[in-house]
Amino acid sequence: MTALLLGKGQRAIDALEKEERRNAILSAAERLFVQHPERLPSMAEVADAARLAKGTVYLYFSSKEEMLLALHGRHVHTFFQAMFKLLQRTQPLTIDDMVALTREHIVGTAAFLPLAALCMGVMEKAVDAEIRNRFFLEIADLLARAGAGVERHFPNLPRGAGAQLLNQSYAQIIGLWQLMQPGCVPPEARFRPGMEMFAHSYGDELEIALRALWSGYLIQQQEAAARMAKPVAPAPKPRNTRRK
Amino acid sequence: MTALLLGKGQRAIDALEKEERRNAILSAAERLFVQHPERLPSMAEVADAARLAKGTVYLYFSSKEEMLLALHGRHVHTFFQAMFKLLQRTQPLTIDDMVALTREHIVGTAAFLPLAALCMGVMEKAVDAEIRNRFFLEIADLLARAGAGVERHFPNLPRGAGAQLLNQSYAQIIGLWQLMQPGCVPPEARFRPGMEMFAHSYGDELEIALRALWSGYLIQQQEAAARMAKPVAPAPKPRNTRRK
Amino acid sequence: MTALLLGKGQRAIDALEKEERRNAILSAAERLFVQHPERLPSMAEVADAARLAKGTVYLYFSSKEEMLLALHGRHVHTFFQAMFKLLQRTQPLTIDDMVALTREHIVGTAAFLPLAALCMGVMEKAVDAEIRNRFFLEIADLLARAGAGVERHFPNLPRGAGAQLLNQSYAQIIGLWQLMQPGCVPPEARFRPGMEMFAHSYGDELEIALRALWSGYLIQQQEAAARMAKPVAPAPKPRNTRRK
Amino acid sequence: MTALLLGKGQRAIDALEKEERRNAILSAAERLFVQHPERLPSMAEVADAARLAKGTVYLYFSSKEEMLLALHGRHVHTFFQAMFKLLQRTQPLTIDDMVALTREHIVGTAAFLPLAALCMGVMEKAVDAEIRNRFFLEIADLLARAGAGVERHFPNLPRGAGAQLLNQSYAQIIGLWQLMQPGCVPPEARFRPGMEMFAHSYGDELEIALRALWSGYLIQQQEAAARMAKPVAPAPKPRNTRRK
DNA sequence: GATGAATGAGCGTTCATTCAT
DNA sequence: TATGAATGAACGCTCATTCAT
Repeated sequence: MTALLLGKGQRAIDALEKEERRNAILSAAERLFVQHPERLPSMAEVADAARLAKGTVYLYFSSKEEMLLALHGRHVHTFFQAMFKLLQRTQPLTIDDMVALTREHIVGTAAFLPLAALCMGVMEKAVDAEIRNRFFLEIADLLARAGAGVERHFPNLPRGAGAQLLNQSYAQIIGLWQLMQPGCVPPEARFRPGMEMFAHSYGDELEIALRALWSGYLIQQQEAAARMAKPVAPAPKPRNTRRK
Repeated sequence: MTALLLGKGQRAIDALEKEERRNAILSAAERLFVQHPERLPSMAEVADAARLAKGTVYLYFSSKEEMLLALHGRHVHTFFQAMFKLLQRTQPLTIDDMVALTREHIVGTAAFLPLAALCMGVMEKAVDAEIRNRFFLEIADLLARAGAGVERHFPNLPRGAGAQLLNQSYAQIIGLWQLMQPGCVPPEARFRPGMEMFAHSYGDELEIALRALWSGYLIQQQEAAARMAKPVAPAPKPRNTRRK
Repeated sequence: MTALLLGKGQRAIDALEKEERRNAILSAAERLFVQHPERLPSMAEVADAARLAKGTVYLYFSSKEEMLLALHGRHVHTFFQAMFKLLQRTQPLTIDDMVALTREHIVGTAAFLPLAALCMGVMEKAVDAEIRNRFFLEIADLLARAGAGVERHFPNLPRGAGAQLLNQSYAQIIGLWQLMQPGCVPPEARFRPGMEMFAHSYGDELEIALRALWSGYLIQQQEAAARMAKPVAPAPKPRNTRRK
Repeated sequence: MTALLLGKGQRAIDALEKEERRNAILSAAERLFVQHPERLPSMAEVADAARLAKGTVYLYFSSKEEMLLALHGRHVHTFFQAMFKLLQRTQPLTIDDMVALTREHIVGTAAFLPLAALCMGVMEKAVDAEIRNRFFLEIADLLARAGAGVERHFPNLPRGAGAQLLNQSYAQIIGLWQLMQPGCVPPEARFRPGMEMFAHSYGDELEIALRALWSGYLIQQQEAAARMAKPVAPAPKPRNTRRK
């Protein structure tokens, strides 16, 4: 990324160099993880890939979990940066824009979803509470800002609904990936009779789900808004969506 | 489950007793996993918890992964049994029924979601291919049958859509759980300013998401069906759900 | 071997049936060992191969080691029976006869040498002392009788020399096999420059060695006898075999 | 060996210290193996004996088999060094010299033969092919060089015969040791009637055997050379060594 | 700051043997 | 006699982490 490439054995003195080295470690970890998404790389492998000694990695991250959390955080940041850029557009966004954003920055970032899957269950146990809190505060902040942007583009959304919708979308993205991740169902079994549902592509399936989620969510908010406007017939919780 | 409770050291002679012991081992593993959802219990711990010798566990499961896969399978089976029972009802089901079912059998089964999360990424790598295939075939079968049931209760769903919708719901269930799992955000941080979105309960948040997903999905299918009926104006991909 | 084939679950009541079953177990072990000469079969495998339960094997052999000792004993017995038959011949035996006997009954019995190799180092530790003594007494007896036979066929051999020569021959057979056993040097390496000596066949190499051993031994005995006859020039220990 | 004795916990920084530690581990393994020649020491025992942690041993040897192979290699090397020194002598060597060499460096190295016995059958299976090949190439090289030296000292030996004779000698050494190894026949049984042949000492018995093997081998080569010289009467394969 | 040798708790798995049935 | 479920000590190996250099 930077032009300053610190070689092995070279010391990172100032803050910039340190940041660079920190990022180099994360990139090494990501590279390894993309190669073998089914398992977390060992610290020795990460150090090797970063052309550093094992101990050096511990100068930048106080534990393996913290390093992985940082890597995940970098993914999330990158994604939100792209989203903020998109939200700055003047013409109104559509569901398709959100789907395209997801396709490009989440599905397209090979390590994003496998890491997210392993992260949540495994990682957070031993991470220092303060680090973890900072991580979540940051996410919450990003989510809140992005949510506000969404609310601008999709009217009828009350305050907070944008973030909620994004959260649910993210859940869909993660969850569906885990059900359909490559390697989960072996290729030769994928086309056996009865296994049709495992033969779909993740991207397509996700698109259908996100489209359903967003349109359903927006309609519900719209209806809720309508109920607010003329409280004469306060349509109760819709029991069955088949209308008429 | 059975009245025959095999005590420690008692031999499981016939098939029934063996099934019982197998289940006892799974229950022991589940108990441990509920206590520490962040990590998989070791085989030694499982054996201890089942009051058996380590070697005995290996008489029933040929590896740790296979045991965990069996436990996950038990969860899934139990859930689908409840779903089949519900689908047999004569009056049409509503989204609320599906939400309630989820609440009771997935959210209520403490080990279900943590295990599902760890399963997909960690477990299936080293499981014998035949075992894994059988597992997926079984899931596919359950899903297909349940999907067909859903299609009966929610008209306008073409063949296969029921299973797809269930799959996407399951993805939402899993994904959202991972984002909001207890312990992920420490309680004292949950109510800091900016963290509002983490203060919601998983069950409530899930309910909103599922409701949106189902209603959005059903509407889209309905519109698709409408387009089929009068193909004169083939409303293209709806670009933005805000209608009018 | 016998026509009486005891099936699984059938009981061996009289001594004959017991002997038959004992032999069936040994044969099963031998079969397995031939299939995988690099490792001793487990008791479970032996029991399976003999179509018996694990516990049953322990009715016939009080430990794994004892079973293997018995199998080795069976090999040795079979070999000596053939040797006794050969020694009964009236015309004098030659070194070639001994070589042929070895080729047929030791090299040709696939499990003989691998088992002998593993036996000596591993087996004898935990075998009951009385069993072990009986085994060695039996061997000693066979060896003494065969040695006496050899002395009849090869004059000039003093009492005891026949057994000694057989013992040394056996040592040569075992030792050479261990140096040259198949699989020891991988085939692709066998013909690299510098590895010529590993490319020979065991049978041929052994024949050369045995011929040298026997002729050298017989000559030395002859010379010793000559010295006895005319003690005038008591040729001392021959220092270098290059005569003149 | 070196004067630098690394204490427990001290770090082996440079190549020399590492070599020293590697040797210390091998020596620890050897010590244990001499104490219990009937079984291979466990890695935990070796580490303890070397006053190191288990993991440290794996820094120097990538598996148990590789470690044992290295120990055996050390034995072999030491032996060949002694042999090379002996072969440099100007006055011609005798069979006695070879016997004495064997006595001192093979019989006298308590772990040599038990390890050689276990090595061949057990160890080499799982060793990385490249490591194994290198091992055998080294042995082949040593053997070829030593064989050439033997040919210089014992004329009439054609090229390659020296290595062959050494190989056969080594086989006798190993094989006889396995038949007579201490502990094999319990002392109280050794002098029972009929067990005379087990009462001899290994060293003495080996001396007789080697003397026979070498003299027989040398005579055969001499005769072969003679046949080459005057091919008129091509004395066929000597059928029975009793001449006249 | 950087290194990498050393650590050691921990893990999954095997298998000879026992003994209730 | 025969069975095979149960046992549990033993084993080889991994890897996150520490700390002397």
